[in-house]
Amino acid sequence: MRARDGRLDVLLDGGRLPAAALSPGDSLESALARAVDLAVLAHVEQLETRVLEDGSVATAYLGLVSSEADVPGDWRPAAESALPFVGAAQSRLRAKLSYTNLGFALAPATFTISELREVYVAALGHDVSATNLQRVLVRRGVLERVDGRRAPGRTGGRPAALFRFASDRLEVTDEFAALRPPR
Amino acid sequence: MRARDGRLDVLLDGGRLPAAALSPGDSLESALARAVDLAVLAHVEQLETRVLEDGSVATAYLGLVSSEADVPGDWRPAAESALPFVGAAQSRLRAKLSYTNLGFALAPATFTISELREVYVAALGHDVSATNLQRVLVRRGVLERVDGRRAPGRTGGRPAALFRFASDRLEVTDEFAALRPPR
DNA sequence: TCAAAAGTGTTTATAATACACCCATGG
DNA sequence: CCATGGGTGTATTATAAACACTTTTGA
Repeated sequence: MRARDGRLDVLLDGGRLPAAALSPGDSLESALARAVDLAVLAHVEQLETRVLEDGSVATAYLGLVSSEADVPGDWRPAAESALPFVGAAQSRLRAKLSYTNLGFALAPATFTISELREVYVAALGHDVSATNLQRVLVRRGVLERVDGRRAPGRTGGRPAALFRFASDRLEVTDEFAALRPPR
Repeated sequence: MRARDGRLDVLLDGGRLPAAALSPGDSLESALARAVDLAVLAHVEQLETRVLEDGSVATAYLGLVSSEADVPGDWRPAAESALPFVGAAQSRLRAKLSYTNLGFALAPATFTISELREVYVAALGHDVSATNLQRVLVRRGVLERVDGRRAPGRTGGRPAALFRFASDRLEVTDEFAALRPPR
């Protein structure tokens, strides 16, 4: 999946989710590598295993692509997809965006807060305040300033500061307030 | 798994996790039902699918048993188990105890706050304040008072109020503070 | 000098933690 | 009447939301 142009997209292959059969002696990861180009995926995690209508067993993975990676293919709006697993992938993604640093997998390497906001809006499907997004993610140490600023467009405006994610591996950033271990 | 006597236990079957082969035309759930007695499980969820060392593919489930259900069998401390999936099960359980009502699956039908605290301590592996546990869970609407009180033991003490979980199906109770949809 | 876009300051709201203190019981 | 365990009141702290205001730019 990717979050771009205000929308969450799924990459299809012939109208279906990319898939590969698991050969004997094979690992799930190697089968996955046959189905998709792992190099473009900024994050991969296992989603769910289900017996499909035809009796076969499928293990689904959620793979995330940066909004700046120009991956060609049949990208379709996730919201309009009735394919199995897509709904589960969307829910998983939305939840993890809230309590982990998972945004790193959807955002460009460096970005302005406005750009990051667009990614979050696309993935979450609801409005997000740039002000509070910045405050929350910086407070949690998820975002770091990088040098330089993005020049404004033709319509003017103050140049925007650039940020990056402090880590590009999944980390839980919201240690749930309740029931936290004592210090 | 169950949380009892201050410990988190796994039910083993011949030193391994209970398992059943998936026959053709079978659903994962029916295979699961062959491996364990679903009736004693207050909650079941899929955990992870992995290719084992012998090349077979295994889909693991997390099943939770109430601390008052007296399920016979080879219960072993989860902390001491090096079996595959047990670590993942523990992490999943701990995380979900914090942001869902999952406690319902480990606790008795009705209980005092002290009893519930013991269940949480066993499952989380760290101390939990009874005062704050009560406040948080009641505030969130996870716990409800039920009539009656538990009489004190021989050593005295004020009779304890009884509670129950408001729901016995998994619900997310902590809509992560950050990035919540606007009202 | 105005509109646009970014960013900061400050207040308010909400939730959880800490801890002192009060309550009800058995011996 | 005191030890024990349960429960409440309340202050403090942490975190996020809201929003007014300031900054920096292009035209």
